Amino acid sequence: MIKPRSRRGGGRPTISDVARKAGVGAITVSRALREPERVSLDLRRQIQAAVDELGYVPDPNARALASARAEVFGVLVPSLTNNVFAEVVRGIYDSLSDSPFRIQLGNTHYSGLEEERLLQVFGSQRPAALIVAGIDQTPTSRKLLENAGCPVVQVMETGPDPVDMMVGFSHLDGGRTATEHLIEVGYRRIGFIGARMDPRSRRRLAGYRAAMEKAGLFDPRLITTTPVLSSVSLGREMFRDALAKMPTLDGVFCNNDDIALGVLFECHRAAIDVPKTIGIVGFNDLDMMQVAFPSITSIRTHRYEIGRRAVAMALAAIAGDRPEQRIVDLGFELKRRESTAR
Amino acid sequence: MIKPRSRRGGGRPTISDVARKAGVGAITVSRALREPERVSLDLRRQIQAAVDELGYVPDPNARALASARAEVFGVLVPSLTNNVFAEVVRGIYDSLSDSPFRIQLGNTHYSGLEEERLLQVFGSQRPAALIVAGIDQTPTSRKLLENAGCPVVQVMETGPDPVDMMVGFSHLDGGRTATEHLIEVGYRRIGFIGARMDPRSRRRLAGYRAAMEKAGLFDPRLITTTPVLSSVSLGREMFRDALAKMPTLDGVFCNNDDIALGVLFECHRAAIDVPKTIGIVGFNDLDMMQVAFPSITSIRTHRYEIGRRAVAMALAAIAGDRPEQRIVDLGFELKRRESTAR
DNA sequence: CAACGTCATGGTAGCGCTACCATTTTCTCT
DNA sequence: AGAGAAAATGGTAGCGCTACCATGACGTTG
Repeated sequence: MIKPRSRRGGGRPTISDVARKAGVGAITVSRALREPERVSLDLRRQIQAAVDELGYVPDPNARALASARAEVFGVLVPSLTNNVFAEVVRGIYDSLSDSPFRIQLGNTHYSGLEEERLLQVFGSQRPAALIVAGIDQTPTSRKLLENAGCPVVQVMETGPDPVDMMVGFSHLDGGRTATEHLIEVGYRRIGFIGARMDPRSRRRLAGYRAAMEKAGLFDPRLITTTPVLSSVSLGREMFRDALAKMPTLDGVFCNNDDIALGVLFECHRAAIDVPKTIGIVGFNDLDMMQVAFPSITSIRTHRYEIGRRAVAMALAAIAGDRPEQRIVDLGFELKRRESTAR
Repeated sequence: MIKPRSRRGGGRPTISDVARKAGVGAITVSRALREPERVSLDLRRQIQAAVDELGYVPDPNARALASARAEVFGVLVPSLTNNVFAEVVRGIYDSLSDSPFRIQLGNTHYSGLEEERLLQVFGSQRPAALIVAGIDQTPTSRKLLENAGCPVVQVMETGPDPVDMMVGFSHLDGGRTATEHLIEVGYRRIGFIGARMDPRSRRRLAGYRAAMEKAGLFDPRLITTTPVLSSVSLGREMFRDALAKMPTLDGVFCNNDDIALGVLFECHRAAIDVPKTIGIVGFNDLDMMQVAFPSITSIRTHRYEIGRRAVAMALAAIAGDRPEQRIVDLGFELKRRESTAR
């Protein structure tokens, strides 16, 4: 059973309890905890003993109020179930697990309005840093970020005009590379299948289009998109639609790996030979791509590393030495596999 | 003398700025924001106008300090990339998005020690509620939860002895049901393949074992497990191991869907007929299970609903009416598909 | 050796908000 | 109409911590 805590105070030890026990001033305890090198070894030991004995844990709320700065990283992503962002978030968590910083994670559901609301909420906490996915913030969001008074890192993409810092890669180049690969190995009627057409997906599509046009292969009827959230089953359906619309299709570049997997399964089901009849390229290179049969060609992106790098840059900025390179392009890698091995 | 705008405060409007502008006392503003029904409509309107004009956003840190209670839900999960927890977390986020509560998400990495550390950190914030995955907390963690002074919901599993409240289902029954299904449709040499053998996986294994023993089919050599984190590629490898160890295998119950997918792909690759030669059952029923070819039989679990229910119960407890039913079993569902359609 | 830094420590005054009363106003009753 | 209850509002005093300065004890310098 949970026992209710007394209205105020709550009975847990405070910094002055520790100070009293250690026979020092409260401020010295505060310093011993935050900047130990400024307190003599003797006192430090005494204080540590008192802390241990009382089981003292600093109150982050009081700390934040007094110092006008919370030890919190605000992180905004458009989806929590999308593997891609989950990896970025994991990189962020792993990088911060040994630091005093907590993480405040927000889910924008791909909505600019929700992003604004969350930035407002997060900003009110005076976070130590903000990490946001994407570079297409609304003007309001952008202003909120600029006025946040803390380091800001935009992740997943690179672009010309960072609010502060950026870590990511070019989705346009990714889309182009994927498409060029299909063209290079001999596919001609190459479709684009994309779900949840967020700005990143649109840039991949732009890369696809550029490659197709350059090769003189572009045909708008080859493009199948939907704003619906991506999933494997959706990939299957969209591929059927695409094929119905354009029966001569001989390859597809998929928005992401979920879609690609759906396409592969549908090919199995319809006894369409991959890669002979249809070539498939995915995007992100999830673990299962190399295990699938046939294994699926994909653009490997460095999600985990993006998370880590974003934190590293933010921490550097907090520590006062803002990285020289404010835009970090981590690139991507084309993984050629059986699904395009013609 | 006139107080200059302090640099500590950062210059954003405070509750007394609003109070002054609206011509009321600070406490009335506070009330108008938190319990509007206790303030007359007139003042409410005046205050709202002042809030809007100044762009006032309450400082959650000051609020938490003064009220000894932060508007934060602490959420502890063992993994951020595992789809299963991602769904639970999504349910939690969606349920709280319209409430004033923020979410503090912690990743324990399946480590009891890390869980203790995070509970300590979270507890220091005086959260409004705690939601933790699993029922196998260490004694220390359990004590921390009991003394948290807030509602606690254990999710994903049900068990006999809740700290406070519970929402989940029986993994043992799930494992048993999956195995009984394989037996019922005629498989006999049914293997168990399990990665990352956490307590929930172990209970699924226990269910498998119970079913196998009851049918007189149990053989310890049919079991293949590893503590390594689950993935599709690992599923493939483990299936190869299992098959090498036990070539007469005619079915597998997989720890989870990732493993099952790996098994399916390996069957394709090795030209093993599914379901004729080998039957496959997964666990969790991810979207892709029904799309796979052949579609994969799985135990559907209600992850999103678990998250929603946990929040609903916690909110009820916060509001004062603690649910009568402290243990909620959301059950599971066997989805029969082609992979076991003998 | 006076003058001046530097280091280690402590006191004071809030940070922005709300709990806890006190006070005033309005609404019931008899 | 007057007493008492209830509703509406406000004042005060912190919540637990840290920024800012003050203090005293040392060293260092010319």
